[in-house]
Amino acid sequence: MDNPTIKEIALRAGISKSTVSRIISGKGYSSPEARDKVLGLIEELQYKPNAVARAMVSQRTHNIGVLLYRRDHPIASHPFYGKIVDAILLAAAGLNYSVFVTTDHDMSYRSADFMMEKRVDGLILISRLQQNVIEHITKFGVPYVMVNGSTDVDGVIHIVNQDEEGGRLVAEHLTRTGHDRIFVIAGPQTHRSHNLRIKGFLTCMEEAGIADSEASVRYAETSTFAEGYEIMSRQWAPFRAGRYTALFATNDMLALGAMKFLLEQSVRIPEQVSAVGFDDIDFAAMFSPSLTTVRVDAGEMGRQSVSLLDRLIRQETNVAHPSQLQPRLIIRQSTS
Amino acid sequence: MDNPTIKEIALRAGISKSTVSRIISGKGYSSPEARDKVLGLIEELQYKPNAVARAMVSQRTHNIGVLLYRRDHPIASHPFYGKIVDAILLAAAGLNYSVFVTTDHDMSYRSADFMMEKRVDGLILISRLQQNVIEHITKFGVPYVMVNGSTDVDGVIHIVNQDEEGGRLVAEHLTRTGHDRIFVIAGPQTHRSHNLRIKGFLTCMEEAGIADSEASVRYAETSTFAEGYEIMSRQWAPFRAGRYTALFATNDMLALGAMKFLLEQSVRIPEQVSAVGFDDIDFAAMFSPSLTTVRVDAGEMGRQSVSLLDRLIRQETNVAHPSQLQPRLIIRQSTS
DNA sequence: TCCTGCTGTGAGACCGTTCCCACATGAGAC
DNA sequence: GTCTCATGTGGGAACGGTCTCACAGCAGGA
Repeated sequence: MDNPTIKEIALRAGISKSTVSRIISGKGYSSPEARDKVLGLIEELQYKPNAVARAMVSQRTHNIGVLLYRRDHPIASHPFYGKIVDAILLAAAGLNYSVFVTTDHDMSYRSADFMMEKRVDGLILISRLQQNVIEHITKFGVPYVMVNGSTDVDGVIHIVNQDEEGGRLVAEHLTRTGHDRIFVIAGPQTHRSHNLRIKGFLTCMEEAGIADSEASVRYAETSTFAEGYEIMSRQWAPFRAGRYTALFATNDMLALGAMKFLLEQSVRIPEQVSAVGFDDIDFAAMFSPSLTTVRVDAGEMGRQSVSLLDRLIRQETNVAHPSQLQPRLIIRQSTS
Repeated sequence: MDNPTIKEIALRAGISKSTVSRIISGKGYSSPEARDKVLGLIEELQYKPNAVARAMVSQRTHNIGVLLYRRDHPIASHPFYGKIVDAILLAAAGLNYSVFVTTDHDMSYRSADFMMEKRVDGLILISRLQQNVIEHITKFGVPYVMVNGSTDVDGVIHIVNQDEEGGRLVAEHLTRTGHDRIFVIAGPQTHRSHNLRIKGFLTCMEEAGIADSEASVRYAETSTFAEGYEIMSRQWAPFRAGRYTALFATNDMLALGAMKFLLEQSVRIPEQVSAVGFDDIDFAAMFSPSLTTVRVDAGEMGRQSVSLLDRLIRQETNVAHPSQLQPRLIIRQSTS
């Protein structure tokens, strides 16, 4: 019933475990006869190398950990971060890594320590992260990369989108289609991406000579659908009065929440109000009307993070910092 | 730079590693002086027990694997399965398990073998799974539970929703609100849940004396948004002619896809057509109009799967098979 | 003939824990 | 004064692999 070991195979084949090990790993000399016998036994006994034992001696687990910090709500199922996780899973499997996924609400050391004990080869940190948690991780010398984070620790490999550029794309698109009275919902400014998206947008607006837009920015506490809905409902009066012809939110969830409120008030989108989001989560295309947005390549983020982490783990010397990802405007039904 | 070991601590404290081990594990005798010294060193050196070494001797890794098979598309970000995964992550952390997440498109042994090598303590299998993969896993004697699967292997612990009952709830709701010409989109019938949902629905309709509904069922190849949209577009002629007053799809994604097409044809929902889905994914409530649906408690599925697997791992003898989860009708804007 | 080098093999240390067992000390019971 | 028993400690095997090293046989060149 017990899983067969290398010793068991050696015993049955009448040779030493050294030879069996050599045959399995494929390095070193071995005779064809020994090889045949061992390979046959492996098949027969359904031998699987014990990764734990292997990790013990090689000091490499071939595991990586994904740490996802979210104060608000669950996370693997998050429409944007979930896609990153998916891409990580796929890319990691391709490089023969197994992936521990951890989500943490408390933003504590606990999950990090968990990973340290498991001796993961490396860590991928997603989203906002407390400064001290990063320092804590650094102390243990485990290689890590950050994805879409907010910290500016020097020398950290950090995969991000060109969010400022994305903000500009939105401003250009809206001004080009004749909008100058734009209502803006800005997600938490402590988060790098929300901050830069607004910055890029406002800068571009200013350059276009539409300066009073600053006054129309509402700052959200969270970046959720509910918050978007709520903010829009409180802002309904000026909207009804025709004060604004367009809406921009710094992520799709906020935008969709706001749109839902408008649709419930029988506002026609895009005829009366245009709407633009950011991220291009799956729902953006599914919503009715589908949402014009800026695509952030979550898949590429995931793939790059794994590939860079792998090179860090393998101690490659010249691991270049990745260039920021190029955002792309996706025009759909919600703007005209 | 290297991580300190128990040996290192023993050396510095001037005692044997046996004593250190005893102090750390808290079992066996130890003097207060030794304890103080060791605890101090643990703090000072930031000692973390090496889980790999511990797993080696204890034959327990405190890891569980989540295997997610999906032919179509990525999965952690799937609006329904992602929620299950989230709940698993949370529940597992509470019981001090780390979680390997694997998604597999090929439906091969590969991912399963991956887990066998890592010597996970147990496995959670989600969604459809090839019969032979299950047999493969069984051979290795690793405890596992299935969540929302389709296989009827005897004795397997299988956590599912009362899908047939859910189908009845939909039929009751629609007939009660005066609908008898209902168009039905049925997801892949190889999947247990889609099959039972339809069965419950049709049985209930028949009991209500509305027999011809069989003719209005369209079977989908996949259960995606795109498929729902596509099927509805091909069915547009009878709809426009007023042939149907309601729509039921066996999951939310299909329903939303179909709804989007209808909305694009300026069909008013629910005034002209009512729509009902199944699952209650987050997006169902966000869509405009929000979707009436049957809630499947994904969180509870995740929690139960971890709790049951834990008991299996700990070799508890009386692990009762779980009772099927109770579905709940959630009435929203899409029905009247 | 001796030396060198290639092929094939096995013994045993090692990775960082846990745990069993042996042993030492001192107190209390007889 | 010996015999328990509770308390505290250390030595060393074991977990399942990898890897270094020693060594044996045999070929070919000097």
